[in-house]
Amino acid sequence: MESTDLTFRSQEILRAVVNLFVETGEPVGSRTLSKRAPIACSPATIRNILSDLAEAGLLTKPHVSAGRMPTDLGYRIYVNGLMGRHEPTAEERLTIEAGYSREIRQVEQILAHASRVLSELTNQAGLVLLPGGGQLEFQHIEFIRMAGRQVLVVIVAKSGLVQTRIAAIEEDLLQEELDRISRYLNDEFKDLSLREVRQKIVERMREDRDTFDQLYRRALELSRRAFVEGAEEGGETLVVEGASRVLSQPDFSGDVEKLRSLYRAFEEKNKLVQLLDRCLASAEVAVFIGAENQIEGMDDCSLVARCLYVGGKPLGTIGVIGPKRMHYDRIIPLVDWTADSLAQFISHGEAR
Amino acid sequence: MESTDLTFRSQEILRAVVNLFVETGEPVGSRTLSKRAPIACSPATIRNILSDLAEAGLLTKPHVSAGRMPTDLGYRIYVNGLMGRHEPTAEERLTIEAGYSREIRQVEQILAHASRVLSELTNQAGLVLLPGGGQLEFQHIEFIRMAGRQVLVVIVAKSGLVQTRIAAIEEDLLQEELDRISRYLNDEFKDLSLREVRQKIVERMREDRDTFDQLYRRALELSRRAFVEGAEEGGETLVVEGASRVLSQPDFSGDVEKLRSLYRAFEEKNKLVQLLDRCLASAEVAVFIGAENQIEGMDDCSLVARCLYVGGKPLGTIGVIGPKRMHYDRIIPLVDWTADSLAQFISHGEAR
DNA sequence: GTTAGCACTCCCCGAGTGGGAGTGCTAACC
DNA sequence: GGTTAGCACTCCCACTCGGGGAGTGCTAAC
Repeated sequence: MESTDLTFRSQEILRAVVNLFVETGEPVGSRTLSKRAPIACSPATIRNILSDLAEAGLLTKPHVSAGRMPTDLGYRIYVNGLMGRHEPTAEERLTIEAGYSREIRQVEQILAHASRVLSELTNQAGLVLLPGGGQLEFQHIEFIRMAGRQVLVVIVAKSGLVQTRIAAIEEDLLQEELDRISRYLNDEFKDLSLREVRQKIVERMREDRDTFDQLYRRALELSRRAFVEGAEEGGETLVVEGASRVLSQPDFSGDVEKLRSLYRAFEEKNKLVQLLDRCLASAEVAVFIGAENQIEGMDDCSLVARCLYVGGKPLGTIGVIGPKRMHYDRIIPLVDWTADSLAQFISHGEAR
Repeated sequence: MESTDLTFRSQEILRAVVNLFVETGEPVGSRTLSKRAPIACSPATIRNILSDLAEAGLLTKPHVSAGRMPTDLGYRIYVNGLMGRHEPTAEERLTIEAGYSREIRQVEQILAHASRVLSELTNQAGLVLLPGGGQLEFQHIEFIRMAGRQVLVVIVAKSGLVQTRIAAIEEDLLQEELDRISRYLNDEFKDLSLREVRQKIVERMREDRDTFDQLYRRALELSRRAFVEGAEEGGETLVVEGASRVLSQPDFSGDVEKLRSLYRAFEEKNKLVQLLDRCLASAEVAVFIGAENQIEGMDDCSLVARCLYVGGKPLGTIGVIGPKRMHYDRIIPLVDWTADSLAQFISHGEAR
């Protein structure tokens, strides 16, 4: 279904319905439409068109004698081609940028702050996804010897993300040995992604099972502990900011079950992570409307998200989630602009 | 007000009221009481006693012709002396312990998992507070040189907590120099708490403002960047698990505002952190009932928490938060037992 | 193709009502 | 004197009923 299938007037009316419905939250009728929208025909004509749009699956009504409201498809057509883009106001831009001027911080904090601001400006929940697992590019590894045959592993990714974990080792190694190992690995894993690092380790372990080189063997074993173990569980970080704002949205009042599913999704994360991962493919804003997000119980919510590319590499995803009835025309440009501005800020090296 | 001010029968009845109310959520009347509780007197007598308890401020009723429900004070008396302790069942213990048998992880993950299990078993939200800031004991610091005059600082606390931050430096230092500095600092800060470390740095900087020792000056400057800057913002980590479970509690249905405040408290954290910090003083379960928690809008919620002491040092706090109407007799022993068992597990060195 | 008119549908809201649960008081009882 | 039965009274709640209103869909005229 494309919006081009519709006559100009149908488009006008669909746009007006969505706009009005998003604003008021009430099903809109032909009468309201003829009064509050710039449409040059009578309620009766509008009714005919509304009826057509409903037949095409773009509008529904909650009951026979009620006004119309958009379906998921209706929103989709609206978002794809009918809505105007309301670019963020100067004030909004300032609010977003205000977060940058703080002292230098780590990527995750910059993004988290951005999502907090997004949540504030949109009155929805803000999301940040930091890719973990394989997506990251290796930059540096360091081992720190601790008591009790434990080694603190610090892995730094090119994006500036830092992962730490504690690994147990069988034989007690001196810090010097650890340093030699990390020097070796830093050299070895240069410019690889963590996924490639992992593959490389597994390969090497298979190939050189019987090597007698102590250092090499220890390095392999230690890097296995550091990279492979526990890595399959993702490592992506999903941060949700301002979830409480969604609570007060009138759309959910009286429907605790809807809310519950939303919050459960926030907690379980994996579903949302999957969804957000899909945004990694492109640097465009992705919009999932209602049931499009494929998360059960969340068919009343929409997600607007965009991946942040810095230096050609995806750094993370920021976005906003809230009731389907949201101001797409304002929120989409806002997320868009925020991502752009963040990417620019980060790539200018003020922070990393 | 002590429970000893009450006659034996009053105590019996108060206990019965709380038990029944916690179970059903409905105000309990004299009739129900005489039927469903082991009390050897008629509804009329019970009514008299209920009236006394109400006068003493332990019970209220939502309206004139309704049954009684406990006030905060009523719950307090109940918790302090009247309730029986229902120790966790074998099954519950197994569920809790099941989390330990996984591969070794960092403290925060062990605690987070415990709180997830607590949330599951109690159907409330689980909380973990990891002390940050000054409370931690210094164990190790390490600097890792990164591109663009930035240094990754890794601070390891005795408890096993790892903090990383990125500091910018004016002059580019070689990794060797950084290593020398960290060796020096590791020696210098041995056995201090982070708060003491911070104080020490500030003092030294004042005293030795004009030193000419390069290494020393750089070490001071770098450690200021590492410890002092940005440290005032707490650094405590609060993790809330299973917040969505509270949503479906019937106590809040229809009262979105209450829910909103609760969730806002989860997000803002500082209020909750303050509250949980109070638990650090002792190794006993702390219970904050209703308005006792002093958080506005959360006077319908109770918090049960206990600090985890390992080796005489507080390692963190775990707890449970939910509607005031909760099974204190089951939840308090559960939190208690979980904390004990966790502390034991951690101190046995299986993880740190 | 557009519009006015009109019958019809269905929600929503407020008023009215009866039942039920529970209290508090009084008076009798042990 | 504490305990109990009886009873009037209060108040909530769930249900029903009916009118008003918003909106539709159809038809017929423009």
